[in-house]
Amino acid sequence: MSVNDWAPPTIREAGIARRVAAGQALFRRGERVIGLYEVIEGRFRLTRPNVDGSEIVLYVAEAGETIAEASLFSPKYHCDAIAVTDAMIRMYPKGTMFAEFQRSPEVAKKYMATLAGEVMNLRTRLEQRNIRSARDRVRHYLAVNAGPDGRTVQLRGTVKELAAELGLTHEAVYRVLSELTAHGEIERLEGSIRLAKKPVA
Amino acid sequence: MSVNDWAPPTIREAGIARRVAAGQALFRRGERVIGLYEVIEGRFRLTRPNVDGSEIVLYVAEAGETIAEASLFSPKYHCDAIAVTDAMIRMYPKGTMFAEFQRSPEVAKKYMATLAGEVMNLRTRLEQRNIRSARDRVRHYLAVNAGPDGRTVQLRGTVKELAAELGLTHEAVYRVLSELTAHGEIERLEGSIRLAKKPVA
DNA sequence: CGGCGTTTTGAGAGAGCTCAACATCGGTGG
DNA sequence: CCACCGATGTTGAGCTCTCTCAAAACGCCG
Repeated sequence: MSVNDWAPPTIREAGIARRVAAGQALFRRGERVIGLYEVIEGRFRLTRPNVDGSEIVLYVAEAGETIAEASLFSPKYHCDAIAVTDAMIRMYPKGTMFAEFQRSPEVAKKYMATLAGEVMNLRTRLEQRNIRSARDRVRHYLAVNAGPDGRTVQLRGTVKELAAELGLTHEAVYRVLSELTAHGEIERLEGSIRLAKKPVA
Repeated sequence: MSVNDWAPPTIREAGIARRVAAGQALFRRGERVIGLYEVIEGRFRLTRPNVDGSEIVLYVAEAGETIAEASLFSPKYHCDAIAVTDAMIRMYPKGTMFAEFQRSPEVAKKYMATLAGEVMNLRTRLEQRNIRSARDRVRHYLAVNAGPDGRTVQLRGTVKELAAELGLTHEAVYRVLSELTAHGEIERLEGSIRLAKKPVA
């Protein structure tokens, strides 16, 4: 859900970059919402205090993601955003965004489409987590993320990152990949995986 | 993400109810998008064919949910929607919706807010699935879903349904609930659960 | 009363996690 | 140029936890 997908120059240029040191808060619950944040570098955890004072982690945002979309429609933030690592963000002021939405229904529509796409994406990832078997979960991931040819999956990062996205340990993913390769179901290429055309008997 | 949360009477009244028998398709990939669907009754699975001809399940929609939000912004559906059970849906024509968004930026904004809220909700549920321990996953659910008093969680259905939402077997959830009750962490009431005020030593 | 779904507890097995060891690769600095 | 270091990649072995299968109590509704 990158800002570049929908934001016109007007909004992009209004973005204000800022560094946040590990452990520092980007914003805290109850503060007035000033805008939408895009994580450029590093990682943030969005949390709420628990009854017992402990921290409930609502979400962990990685580089490339946006946070506080929902807060845009609320006067105050409803959670804390704490930098897990040294980080850099870009903030897009709420006022500029809404002014732009008002001025151009096209931009508003694009942003809506981005949000709707993210909903779809998240639903699919959640569905994937219902699959318990590591092998089938990897298979589902590969099937869902196959490119236009229907059988080449571009790997977006390391296998460790893939494992994190799948909610599995990296060891489990390595094992499944070896197994599928040995079985002829997939072929591992440089930075991508190719699926066999036919079901393997 | 109920339609009633954001849709004005204009849109709601444009909704067209329709029954779909189990196994029947509500729409298929490649068909022209006619609108947004709300599942009133029953269950649908959204799927795509796999390379080998098998079915990739992208999502299973229950009563109360909407489907094809992202398709609203696309000329054609990109997946199949098949009724898992006998079902009833309401279809809100795309044209009516966009006309309304155009006419009233307020409505558009409300729908955006709904989508953004759904994104937040899904992210939190995904985060929850990263918790492997059944006990901690239930704890996280309770903490996140505590009401305004911070310690009463209204259960929306049966414990079995809760288990499904948590991605655990109902047995596991029952066991965790007994355990937490025995340990004094929670108290089970009629249709709700109350959390202990203090951390249990 | 009888049937059905939920709730509850028990026992066992399997699958993934944990811990561990080692290979590999790229970058860094002496 | 090479030694060193850290991160990724890879494979092995054991253990824990949840799933699976089973059985029974309970409540609700026809």
